[in-house]
Amino acid sequence: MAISSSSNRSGPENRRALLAAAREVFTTEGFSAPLSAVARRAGVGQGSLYRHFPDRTALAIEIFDENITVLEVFVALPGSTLDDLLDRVIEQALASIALIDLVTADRHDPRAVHLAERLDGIVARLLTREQAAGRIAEHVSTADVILAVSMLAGILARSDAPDRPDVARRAWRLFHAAFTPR
Amino acid sequence: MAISSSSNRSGPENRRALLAAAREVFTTEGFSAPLSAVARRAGVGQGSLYRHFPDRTALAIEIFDENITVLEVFVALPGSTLDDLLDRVIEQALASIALIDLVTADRHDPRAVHLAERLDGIVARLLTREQAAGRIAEHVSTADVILAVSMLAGILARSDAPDRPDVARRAWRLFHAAFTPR
Amino acid sequence: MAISSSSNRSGPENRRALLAAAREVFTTEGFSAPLSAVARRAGVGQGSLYRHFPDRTALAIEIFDENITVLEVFVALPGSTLDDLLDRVIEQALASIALIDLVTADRHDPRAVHLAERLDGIVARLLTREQAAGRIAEHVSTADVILAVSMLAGILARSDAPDRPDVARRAWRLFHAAFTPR
Amino acid sequence: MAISSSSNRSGPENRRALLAAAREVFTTEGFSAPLSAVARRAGVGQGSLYRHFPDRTALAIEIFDENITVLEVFVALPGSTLDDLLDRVIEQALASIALIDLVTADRHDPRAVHLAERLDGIVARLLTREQAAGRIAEHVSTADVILAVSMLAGILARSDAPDRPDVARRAWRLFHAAFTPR
DNA sequence: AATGAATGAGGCTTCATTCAT
DNA sequence: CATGAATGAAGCCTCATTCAT
Repeated sequence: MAISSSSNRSGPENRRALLAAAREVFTTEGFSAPLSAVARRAGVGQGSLYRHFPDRTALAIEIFDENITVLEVFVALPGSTLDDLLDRVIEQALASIALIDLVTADRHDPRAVHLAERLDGIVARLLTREQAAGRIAEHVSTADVILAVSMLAGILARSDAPDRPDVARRAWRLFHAAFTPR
Repeated sequence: MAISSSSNRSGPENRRALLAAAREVFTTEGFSAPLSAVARRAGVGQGSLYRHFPDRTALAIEIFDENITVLEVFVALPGSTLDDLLDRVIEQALASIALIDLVTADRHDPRAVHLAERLDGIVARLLTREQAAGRIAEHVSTADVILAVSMLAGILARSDAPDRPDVARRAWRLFHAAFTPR
Repeated sequence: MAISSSSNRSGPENRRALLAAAREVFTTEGFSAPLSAVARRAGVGQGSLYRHFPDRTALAIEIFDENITVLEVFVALPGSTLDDLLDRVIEQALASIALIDLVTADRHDPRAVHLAERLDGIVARLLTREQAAGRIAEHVSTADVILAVSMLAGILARSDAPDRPDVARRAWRLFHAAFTPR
Repeated sequence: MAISSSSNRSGPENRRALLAAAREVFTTEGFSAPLSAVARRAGVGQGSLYRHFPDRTALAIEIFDENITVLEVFVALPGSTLDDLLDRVIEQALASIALIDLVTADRHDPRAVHLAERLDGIVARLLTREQAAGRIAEHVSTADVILAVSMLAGILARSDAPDRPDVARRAWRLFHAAFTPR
């Protein structure tokens, strides 16, 4: 939370500091916040930022990569459900709101495509499991769920912090109603 | 001696030209396009733009105001339904995607609040009518519908143009499933 | 010579001030001097510089254009000779040394090509006249003279100011010996 | 445990690698290429580059020193002529054009002065020999020849690669005409 | 000594905004 | 009132140079 004190961190340390700073800055000021603010917050020179992340997208991708990894770990657990996934998305959206901007802004970057595919995999696995258990209607497709997740993340991204829990709960109920078998 | 070059339109004329130009520019180049582009497209000096619209938000509000008015006119028709509303939102989103950015960016501007209230009114009226007819489940609230509309507009705003019809259809089906009485 | 005092010049005035400043700055500090120095010297904001000259080349072309125009006026006089041309080139090279860098750096810019053609025309006219008078050997071609002019301008550009008159005289004698009929 | 990665060359080895890399980089990308590119190409750390060559000029001087040495070896041969010298200059200029930039840019560095003196010696020796044989006019001075060599190198440096042979030939003929006794 | 990351000054460019005409 | 040029503050990015390991 505190701005890292200035000098003499090592390479990997700086990298981590930059990622953390980017999460915070993007969360606080949006994805189009100046990169210099990220560097400043990380307590690192502008040059170092550019060494580690040659452009804004590189930073974005890396952050989202970490998020996806968390989801993958989670979906590997046998008991995890779509509800859990939505919970995680909500958590992540709260933690680093601007990531959705980021991934949608760079939708065509090849590096982003890879992340999208990983997300697909996660959803597909969960969905199969849920449908087998009869908890999700058969007609629901992976694309439907991805769409729901995207919409949820998007709306959270543009809600005010105090409203988010309420928004999340309400949206969650809505999707639930849409996906549950009749 | 009067040269009839492009200039010398009157006040209200310039105002209209600027609004039309802003719609086009924001649609084409996104909501963060330079205001100079708007003035250029309107064939109007920068100064005039600032006289009519002191900041970017003023322009945004005005545009969205026009959109809301269209919706109000429409909802005044006796036979109009929520489905129709979604259709209109989809249409508008397709026509000028960047407006969603705009309204979400300026969420707190007092001028925007007023627009939000008008939207609330529209939805409330429709919802009452639909629930009376038994087409929408009783437990659905105005806030739920507003949320759906927001999510729909948001997701369309960040989809690629060619994907939008498909995305819209899929989302529409999802909300339908969520709102229909069992 | 003095740095223009700051505010409130009109469009064409600023344009002229920028060109003059560019001549001086390029002469003093070379063609790769910061453009901000040109703006500062002209007493003009950076933005204005960019409005008038969207890139370094635009500035360069304009300056060289003025130079070529001087040569064209001069060659139109009936009595003008190749010697006179060399004199003018020396004068110009002394006055704004870095222009050679500039034109050679942007050799392929279409805007520069046009200038090169005008220079060709000037030399061709002079050469014809001189050969008719028997003052230049028949085997000398336009390309030879252009080459000589280029080499002369180039060497002057990279000589120290105090050495230039001597260098110019020496080079001039050399080309004379090469071009005179035996 | 010693990893035999690319690193760990000895001092003199690094020095040679850096010189070779500098030649290549300056030739390919011009004399103002980033020094980091030189270090990278040499497979050497930035720090090592700075240890061996404290600034860009040091690198330049060293490279040109090697070139001059080649010329000295060559002029020591009894049969070598001014024509041969021009040939060599052309060769060198073709091989590493940017060196001319370099030497003219640092004209005043005391280290460069020394090189200039060596070049003087080379030319003087050749000139004496040629004039004794009656192949060069008596009135031609060392300074004249140096001037010619400089102009030749300069013009080659700023010609496009495909044009260079032609430019060289034409310039060569020009100087020949100027220097040959009548 | 060699390495390669860190630094930070400085150049380039783009707008939002102002203001003389 | 309209115009459009002028302004200057930022943001972006690139190195030359330093320095801990």
